[in-house]
Amino acid sequence: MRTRFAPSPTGSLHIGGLRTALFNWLFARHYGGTFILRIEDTDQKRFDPTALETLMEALRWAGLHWDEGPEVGGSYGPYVQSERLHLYQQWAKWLVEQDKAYTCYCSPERLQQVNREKEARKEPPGYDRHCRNLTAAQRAAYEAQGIKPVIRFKMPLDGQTVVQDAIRGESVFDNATQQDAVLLKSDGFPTYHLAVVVDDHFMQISHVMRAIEWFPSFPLHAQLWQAFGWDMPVYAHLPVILNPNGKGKISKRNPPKDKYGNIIPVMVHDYMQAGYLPEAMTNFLANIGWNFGDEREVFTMDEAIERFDLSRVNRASSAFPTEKLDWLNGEHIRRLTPDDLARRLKPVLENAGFEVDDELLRKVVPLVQIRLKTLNEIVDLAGFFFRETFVAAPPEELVQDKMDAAMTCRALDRAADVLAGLDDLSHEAQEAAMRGLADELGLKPKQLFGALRVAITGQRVATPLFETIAIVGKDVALERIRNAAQSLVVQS
RNA sequence: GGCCCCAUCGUCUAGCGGUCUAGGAUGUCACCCUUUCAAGGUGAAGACACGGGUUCGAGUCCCGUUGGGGCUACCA
Repeated sequence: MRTRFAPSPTGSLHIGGLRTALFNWLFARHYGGTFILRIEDTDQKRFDPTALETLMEALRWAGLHWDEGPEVGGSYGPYVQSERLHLYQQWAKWLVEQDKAYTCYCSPERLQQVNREKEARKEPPGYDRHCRNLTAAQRAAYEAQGIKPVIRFKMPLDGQTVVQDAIRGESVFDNATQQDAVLLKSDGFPTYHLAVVVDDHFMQISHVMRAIEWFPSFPLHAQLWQAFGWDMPVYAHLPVILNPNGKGKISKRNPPKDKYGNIIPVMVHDYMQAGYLPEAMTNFLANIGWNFGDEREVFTMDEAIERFDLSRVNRASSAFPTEKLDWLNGEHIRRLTPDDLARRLKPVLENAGFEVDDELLRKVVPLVQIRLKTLNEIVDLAGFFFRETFVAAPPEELVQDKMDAAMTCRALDRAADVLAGLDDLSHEAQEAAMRGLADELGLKPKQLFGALRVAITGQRVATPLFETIAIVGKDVALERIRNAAQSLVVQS
């Protein structure tokens, strides 16, 4: 089994592209086959020199390592189409010699004109096959004018093309509705149609899994395989991912928005930067259009590899279920070992401008693990641990429900005294002491603990109180509590 | 417009003729737990687009309608 992912390097990798890559990779891994990365850079107008590196970075991040392709090589290379031009030119020429393709000298202007006229007559647009039956003399005349021709395929004029898709079954197309597609452009570069068939053949691809956008050109490709006389691989057209509201396929040109109006990113790099785990991302993508087989939705890629096959791929396209990604990311964060989570959290904190002490981070991780949905959330939740100088909350934040500044001030003072007298900072010891104090002050634990949390962390939502105190240490905690109490005195 | 693809809770999905008074997940809501936020527990609301067939029997097969999507380049 040999599968390939064949993106064109025009920017960062699109989330839908990653899903296509994932399915190809999963399929190859399941059958112990080969996963190939091929770069389709045949559009000179959209060439972006940085795109290839970005694209490979996204694939590597997701763990989709390729067995053949750029950087790793392989015996069917080169794996970059712009380095295979002679092949396409050779086989395009062969088709012309076999009378299965022809040179076309029509200018873009004439093509436009033809379409305008067709539109006026309410006919479907398309090339009028003007050059399909040129005589040798006519061709020579065009050549003499120095016109660089394109090569077009001679699509059968009548009859039908029957195609087989592994997840959709049989489809029939009337050849009369098909076009004489351009195979080789006037700049000598192939179009997708030529390149994909030639490469899939010479790279001995056994299964072509691609997005369903390609389905309309399936009959063309089937005819091309036949014209070359090569054995066709198995084709499987994957459903597309639609916008979260189900309207239109997800794209960066029309950025989708969630129900709150926030833009939902579509590029893999956006998700990398937003603090999503690659294992959550691949798990998430595997659940769109494919089903694990039992009722499990949280699984590892090893588990997915074990079960992956085309029979459980959905035919219908699906909306992008963003809420599930957040949930899955939380699930995978919770499944990480604390050391692993610490390793991944460190760069996030550093990017936020903190200097990270590994020992401190190791202690903080257990406090945040069940609370994070994305890695980035640690900055707001527990960034205070790593700040050089403490940023106190505004005094009014200290005052809890049904309390006033004076009560809060007194409570904090007393709490400082209690804490000062504690040698044991275990959760149990602290809790017993502070509950006793709350009782004595006629406060609910919630009120006292809330005030203390704001005093010590500077925020209302933070890590659990006693564990946090144990980590920052008694001296620091006492100082913050007393300063907080002081701020309330100044205020009143 | 033309050609093609698709159709189960808001969303992702299970279902491959009887076990479906349609299962799971997410999201939403309620309650419990509770020092915040989470996590966890319990529960609730929530779907076979419609119309014809075929069949003893249809969410499951066929046809049509409707709806959605894709394509319609010397882009991929």
